[in-house]
Amino acid sequence: MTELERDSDIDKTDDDVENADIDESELSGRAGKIITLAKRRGFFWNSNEIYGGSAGFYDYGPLGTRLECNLVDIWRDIFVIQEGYAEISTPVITPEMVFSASGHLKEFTDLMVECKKCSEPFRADQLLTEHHPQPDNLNAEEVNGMLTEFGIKCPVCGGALSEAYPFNLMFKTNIGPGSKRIGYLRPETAQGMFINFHLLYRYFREKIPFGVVQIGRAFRNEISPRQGMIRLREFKMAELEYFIDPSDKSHPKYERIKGLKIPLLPAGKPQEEAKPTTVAITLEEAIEKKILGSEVMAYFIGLTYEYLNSIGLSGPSLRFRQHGEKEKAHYAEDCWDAEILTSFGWIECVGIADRSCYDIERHNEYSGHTLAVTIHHEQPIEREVKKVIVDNKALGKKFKALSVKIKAALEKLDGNKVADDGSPLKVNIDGKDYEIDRDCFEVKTVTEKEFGKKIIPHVIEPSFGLDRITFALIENSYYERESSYRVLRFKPQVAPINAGVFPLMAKPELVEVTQKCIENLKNMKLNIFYDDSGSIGRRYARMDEAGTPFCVTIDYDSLKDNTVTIRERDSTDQVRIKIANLPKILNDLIEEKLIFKEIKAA
RNA sequence: GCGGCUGUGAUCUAGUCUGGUUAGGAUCGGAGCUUCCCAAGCUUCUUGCCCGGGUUCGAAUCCCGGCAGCCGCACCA
Repeated sequence: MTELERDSDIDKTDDDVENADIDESELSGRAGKIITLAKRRGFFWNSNEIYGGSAGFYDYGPLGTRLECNLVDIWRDIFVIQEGYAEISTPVITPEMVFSASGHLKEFTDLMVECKKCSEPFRADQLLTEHHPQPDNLNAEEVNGMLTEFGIKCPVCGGALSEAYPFNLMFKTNIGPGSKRIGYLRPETAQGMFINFHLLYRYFREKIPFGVVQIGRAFRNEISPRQGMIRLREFKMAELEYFIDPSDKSHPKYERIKGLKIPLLPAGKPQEEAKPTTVAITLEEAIEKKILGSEVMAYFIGLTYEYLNSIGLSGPSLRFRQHGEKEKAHYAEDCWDAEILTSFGWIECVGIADRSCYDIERHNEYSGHTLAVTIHHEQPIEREVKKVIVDNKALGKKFKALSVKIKAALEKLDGNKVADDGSPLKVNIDGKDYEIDRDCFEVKTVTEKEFGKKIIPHVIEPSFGLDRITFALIENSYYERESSYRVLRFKPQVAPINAGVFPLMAKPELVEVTQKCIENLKNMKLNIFYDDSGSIGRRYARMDEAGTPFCVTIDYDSLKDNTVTIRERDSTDQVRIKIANLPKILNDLIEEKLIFKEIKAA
């Protein structure tokens, strides 16, 4: 299959998706060419190169930065402007407690041991697989206990092993002088949104559902970053946290997207095949067939699909794959990844996870702040309840400082289960039993009015890896017209340069007219590139490599009749138009309100 | 993290085995010429032996260490 034939696959309809036969080995040669082009033209390159480079870090050059900027603009347009989610911005450096609560401190960790003799490092759980069914769930103490119990030695040299120590994928730092206040560079932007839930809930006038987004950098100290931009130690994410009532996983705008036909690859059997085939069905069907569990999941899969389409990622190189039980993150109940086929195989570009109530509940517990939603009843509910009513005075006199804890324990008891015979009650405080006499409390039937219910919201999280999307887009936009004539076929709105504008030759009279054209185009907020060096063909070629959709050329005829030629990148067709109409026509072309073939020649 | 292979201007590459002139070529890029519409041609110019140490009179070349890349295994999501 040639590159060009592969390109034609992209134009196939959704119905073809199931049968699309993509030769993955054919793709592997592309990576090198694309990395070369990216470096030469200023899209991206490995960081710190003059000092030997550093794995897992990439710089964006001028074109890459603009491209990514455009992708983010479109993301914002959908999620912030259209959907109305609120964008916030929280710090990268985050105190340790946040990650204690979120579970990252524990779960984002591998326990390692080192040989004291040959200093070979090992993953501790790997050494215990024969002695425990799930050694990765053990804590350091248990691991050390078992290493001693089974007398495990270094598998390489037989030497004694060190104590187990955690290797955490988070970058650690100190906040302020000294080393007492430990901080971490966030491994996801999500926590910044969770820990502000109470403020955001107020901002949204105490109603759910609502969505909060954050676009920013995240950090993971990957053990071995590979595959260029796919696995980075510092990367950018755009994340949405959509807070919902767990008893209502519908979505108000579900109707709008339910008809979208989307290539899905559910967990389990379908993925175990050598060449897994996706099922292209509508979201509505997917819900009926229980492939998707809820309207919200369906909605965000749909919205993600629309976003990826709008930046130019579609067709058989796009699929949504469900995570299997074992591969889900510690916080996830269900997870679907949007995957894009590149020369590195199918790569996860967006993760859409149902994080259930996990994060908010944990922050409730660890912070002591109430992060919860009150669901108001339409009518207050009245009911008669038997309750233990404490006599504070009597209890306080008897138990002094302990009385606070005892009171709390007593009030927790179910009034119906307290015997009516006037016998004392037993409560257990910090492992000790106390007998509480009846003179300290009584059991009463009271009328309770309940105005609403406090619930912990569930969270649906679409999380976009911007670097991966940027890379996947560059790769999927790449094609060769003839041998070694390279073109990036970006959609006009995402292209880093909207148009190249050239004098046919660098003659003062032509340059003058060209500059006037450029001034008018820049006033339309278009990103214009001027070039007068080399032959005209060379300049077109430069723009094709940069993915610029249109070029405008001013020649000697322009001086006579006020017309210019406008050239389309993919067809290389040209049409002459009046200079006066140029800004409007070019702007409409870029917004795709006008198709190039429909331009009437002047 | 382990093992194998590799590292020459921005890119591709000759030279490395067998140490010895000023590291050669092409592309890209810059300046200029050319009424120049698809990488045309001509003149001219810039940028390089991954880093550090060792062996040697002398290292791109041999040795050691590091860094980076690719492949496989492992790991991670």
